[in-house]
Amino acid sequence: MRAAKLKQVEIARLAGVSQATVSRVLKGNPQVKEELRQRVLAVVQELGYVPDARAQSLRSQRTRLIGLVVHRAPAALAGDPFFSALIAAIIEHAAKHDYHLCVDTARTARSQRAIYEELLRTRRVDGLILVESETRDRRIERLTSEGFPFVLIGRYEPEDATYSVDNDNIGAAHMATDYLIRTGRRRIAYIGGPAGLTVTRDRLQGYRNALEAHGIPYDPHRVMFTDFSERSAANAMAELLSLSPHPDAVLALDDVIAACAMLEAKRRGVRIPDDIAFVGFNDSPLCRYVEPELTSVVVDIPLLAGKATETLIALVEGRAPEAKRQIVPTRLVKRESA
Amino acid sequence: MRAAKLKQVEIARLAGVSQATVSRVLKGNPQVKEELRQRVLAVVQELGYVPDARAQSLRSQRTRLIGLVVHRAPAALAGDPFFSALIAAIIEHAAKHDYHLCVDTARTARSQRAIYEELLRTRRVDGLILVESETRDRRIERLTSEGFPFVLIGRYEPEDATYSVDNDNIGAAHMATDYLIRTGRRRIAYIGGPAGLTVTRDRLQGYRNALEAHGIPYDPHRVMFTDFSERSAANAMAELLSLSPHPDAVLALDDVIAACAMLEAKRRGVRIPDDIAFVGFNDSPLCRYVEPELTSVVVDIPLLAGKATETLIALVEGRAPEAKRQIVPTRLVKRESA
DNA sequence: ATAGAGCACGAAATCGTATTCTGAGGAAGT
DNA sequence: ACTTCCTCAGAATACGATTTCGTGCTCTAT
Repeated sequence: MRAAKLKQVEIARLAGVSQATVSRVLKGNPQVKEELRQRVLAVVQELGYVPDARAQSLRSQRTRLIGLVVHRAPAALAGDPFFSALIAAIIEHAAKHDYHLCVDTARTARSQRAIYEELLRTRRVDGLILVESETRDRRIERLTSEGFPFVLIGRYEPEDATYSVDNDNIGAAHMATDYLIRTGRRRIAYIGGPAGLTVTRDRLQGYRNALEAHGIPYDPHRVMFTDFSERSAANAMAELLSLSPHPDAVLALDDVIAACAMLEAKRRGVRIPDDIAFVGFNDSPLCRYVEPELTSVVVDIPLLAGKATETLIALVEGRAPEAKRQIVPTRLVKRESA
Repeated sequence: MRAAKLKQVEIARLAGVSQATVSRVLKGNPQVKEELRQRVLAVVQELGYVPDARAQSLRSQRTRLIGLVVHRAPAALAGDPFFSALIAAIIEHAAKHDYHLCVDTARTARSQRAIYEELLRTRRVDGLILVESETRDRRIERLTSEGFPFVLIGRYEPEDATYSVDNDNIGAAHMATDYLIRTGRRRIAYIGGPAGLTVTRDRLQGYRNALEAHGIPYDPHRVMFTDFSERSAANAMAELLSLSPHPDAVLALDDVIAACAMLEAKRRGVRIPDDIAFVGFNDSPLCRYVEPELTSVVVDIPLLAGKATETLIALVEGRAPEAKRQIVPTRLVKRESA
């Protein structure tokens, strides 16, 4: 059945040295004479020995595993290009430091706690990357108080002493809204995700700031929230179109929501961008597949993921991260929808 | 700093029992009197003790981690709805058995080997789910010969004694091609992924079978391969359109490729579905965002992922899986593009 | 020649849990 | 009353690597 597992002590016996020496050679400890080193390496090569990660984890108190917890139901995750991009980029960066990625989803509040316990308290992972946190998330205090290494993506509270990597959501939404205003739109709507998410709030704030800067009154009827499902995005759009006059532009929290909203608008015979303009977020490949092509705010996901990963690994390894809060620049890619 | 780590031996001391008893209580070993059990549980509750997964892994020789290795460059993964759906579904199923998911990408052949060594030989994961394997993949023999638990998605070789979960790619492609033929298409093209992938080959086979069944000659000029990049899909489409007469239908390996090809076709002024029909695979949300909406073969990804996960965990835990080869049914969702 | 320093290595402790081994105590059977 | 059996829990060990400690040995300086 399963091949007999090779242990250091066997390598040691075959090389005629002690197990400690084998370990030293493999760890690159310079306190080993060249001759012995060669002898050990020869046996290691010959037998294809690889150290057992489980034993290393216990001994070193490090699993070399970082966790990513996504607060979404699998269904809401399924078609989302943001997460595949994020996951791919994190894996890539983690691999450079010889870390692996453990991904978990947590749909309910209860399972969030469970996953948090499971991953963290059990020391199953060395650190955590959290995305889409809610504005008041008690877990964050707890992570902090336990001194557990973690990095937030897309959430920032001035009072926290946490590390975070951010899009400047407020600024980006401001910029996008400003663009809509300067292209003549006045009745601009906003479709966010769940109301509790920091991203939803921050982009709403940026949207409001832009309106205010142009002296356009803020109308709460033009603000909608979704649960990231297609249906809720379509419903939000339907509701916006039932206003009279209906909005002449929509700023959506992400490209998927924008695409669903556009679909609903087209279904109801509204012309895009003539009657209504759309702007999304993330500049996912999706933007070029929809018709008209979707104008979107580019969020540099690889960069975002890279900074988050580097910061987390620095924390795990006790080095000083680059900065407490890092901002990734954004820019608007103009296409046909706005 | 980091909260002092609680050990079983401390719980034992506080409860006035031995460490072994604490372990027994936590493992649900019935050989413990109710009184002691309660006393131990009280202390565990009180202090919020959670066992250390690293020590458990070493002792039990199980990490409760399953690996998913994706053979794609991060860029090609970034926007792909198939993988986010797959990952989400695997996580969901694994969680039911108290397993977690470790995801890795492997772009080059060299890094594939490296990841394979890293995850498997080090016993970092208990088992592996492999997707998009190449038809002749030497790693598979090696996994088999080492007796390591693994499950293949979308690859099946009659001679292997491996476990696999499959879409019946040949049948599905046959069905989709048949549909195109019966709606009057005769010059049907096929755009696959990399030529070495089993999925690419199997669907090509199904496509050829359908042509043959209808007595339509097979024309290799109408068969294209891509590397999953948008550019290569667009190039493939451009090349197909340069044929004269150009194809009147395209069967694409997945929805993303189909969407890119449609985009290129529209860019060149070809009307869909009048001049050319399109069929994709996966029925991703994307299908409804493109215009015209994309006809696609539904692959039940949650079911696929569920069967793969259950099979793998059964193998890991030494139970007999349901079957060596499991087939997930597919069906065609007709929309506007064909 | 000898003390002191430094090097290279082996022996042994350690990481935290699961399990086997062992023994104390009690119940049951003759 | 004595053996036998069973139950329960503590002691000891194993999992496989890393690291501390200690010890010969070599090398240098006096």
